[in-house]
Amino acid sequence: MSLIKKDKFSNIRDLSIPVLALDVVIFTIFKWELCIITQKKEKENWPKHVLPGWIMAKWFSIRENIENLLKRKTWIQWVFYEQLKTFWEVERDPRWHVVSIVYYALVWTDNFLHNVDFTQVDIIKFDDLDKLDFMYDHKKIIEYAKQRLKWKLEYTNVAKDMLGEEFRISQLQEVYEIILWEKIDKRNFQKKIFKLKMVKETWNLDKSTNRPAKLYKFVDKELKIYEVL
Amino acid sequence: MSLIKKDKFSNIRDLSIPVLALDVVIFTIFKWELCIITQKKEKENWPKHVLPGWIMAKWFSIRENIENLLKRKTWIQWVFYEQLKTFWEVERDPRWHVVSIVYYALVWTDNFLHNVDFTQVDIIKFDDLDKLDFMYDHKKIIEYAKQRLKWKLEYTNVAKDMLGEEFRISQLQEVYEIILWEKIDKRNFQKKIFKLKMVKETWNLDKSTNRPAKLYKFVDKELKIYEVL
DNA sequence: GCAAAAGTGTTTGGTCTACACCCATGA
DNA sequence: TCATGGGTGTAGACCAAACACTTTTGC
Repeated sequence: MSLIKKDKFSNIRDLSIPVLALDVVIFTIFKWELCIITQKKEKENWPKHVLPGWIMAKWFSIRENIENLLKRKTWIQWVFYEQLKTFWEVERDPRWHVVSIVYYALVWTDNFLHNVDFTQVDIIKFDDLDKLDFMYDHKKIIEYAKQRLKWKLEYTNVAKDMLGEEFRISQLQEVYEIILWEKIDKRNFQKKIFKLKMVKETWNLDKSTNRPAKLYKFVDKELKIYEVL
Repeated sequence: MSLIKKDKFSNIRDLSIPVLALDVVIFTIFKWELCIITQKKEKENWPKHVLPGWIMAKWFSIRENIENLLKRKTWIQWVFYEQLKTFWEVERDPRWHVVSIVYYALVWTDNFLHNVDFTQVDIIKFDDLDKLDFMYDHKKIIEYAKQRLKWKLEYTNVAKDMLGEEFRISQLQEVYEIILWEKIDKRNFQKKIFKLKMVKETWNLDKSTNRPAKLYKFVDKELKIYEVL
């Protein structure tokens, strides 16, 4: 969207069809909070946020478009991503009719923290959304994505993409508590997760806490349906 | 997609961006079967089916685009519709890179049967899908839409759009049985629906069956979440 | 020995399932 | 009077929610 200045797209607004863009809502859990990765912008000396996005390149696959976008705008690799929705209201951008295909992505924070260039990219807390200024309808899009993320947690193993390979059950529970924004009973949570056979033991122990904890990993690497809640 | 012959789009394939199309999967229940409305095509003297669709017009809202599309291609009005997914694999159309924003729609058969021009439009049974020839990836899209429809039935009141204003509980149950493709226990179904307060009595009776049946209507006109199954 | 997080069972109430008979009407 | 679909209740199995104390380790 903001990349429209590139030469090859300079005549784009004169076309008889709308402009097609790709935007991504990237979620991660950072310091016990649900966060979103945005691009920094300035407009009239005032900080603005935008979702990472660009004008879609023709003849490139989704995978290439998204992975290039993420790599070049945020230095992030190894993410889970899934289509969220296409936003195409006429009035979303006052200048042109921009149709945005929006994806949401999940990253395990440790996978990108050391790569990110924080002069270009911001990590913002989801709870600060209302305090920040977003361009276009991006705030609405983020709220929509959060809703989808909640649903996905409730009936799939999508949490796998917000954790490392091995994790304590209590860490898995934290992911649920942070995103669903509610306290969950420890015993009932474990019973549920084990009964679903969503995770399996690794026989390794995490000794970083006081009493060492068993480490688990997900049975499936791929997204799979589980009736969690 | 097939409308590309129109003059105003004649140069569209030379653009640096993909072509943007709108397609709709229209479901209806016709003669106790789940059906889909397609456009008739012929290719090399062989009947082909296509989803109703066209190249998206710039500066028109979703509502205008969809409602005009439906009206002009299928003579259908008064439908429920919701965005399904955007399909944008490079190889979906061998000629151009076409990005299709696909919606699914539900119609109560009585609302359109007398309007339709069957020389242009076909009503096909979902169960015949594998026997028929579709252009592009439209068969895959229909299967995806069917899956979404099932989920929606299971956790919303979306069935309202496949029935008239007032209906017998057994008719509602039929909608569920046809789409979910399973037999449901009459007593358990009624208990569930009533407990959810999804429908309310109208105090009218349907005397067209042997023993007159109570008629109900939906409490909400709008789509609302209900944990039906 | 104390602080911190791990680990573990039981009871209770609610929900889901399976199942069969009588009723009101039109033909 | 019979065929058709309408209307209704219960028992048993299973699942979800609420709830608190003991264990292991590092400091």
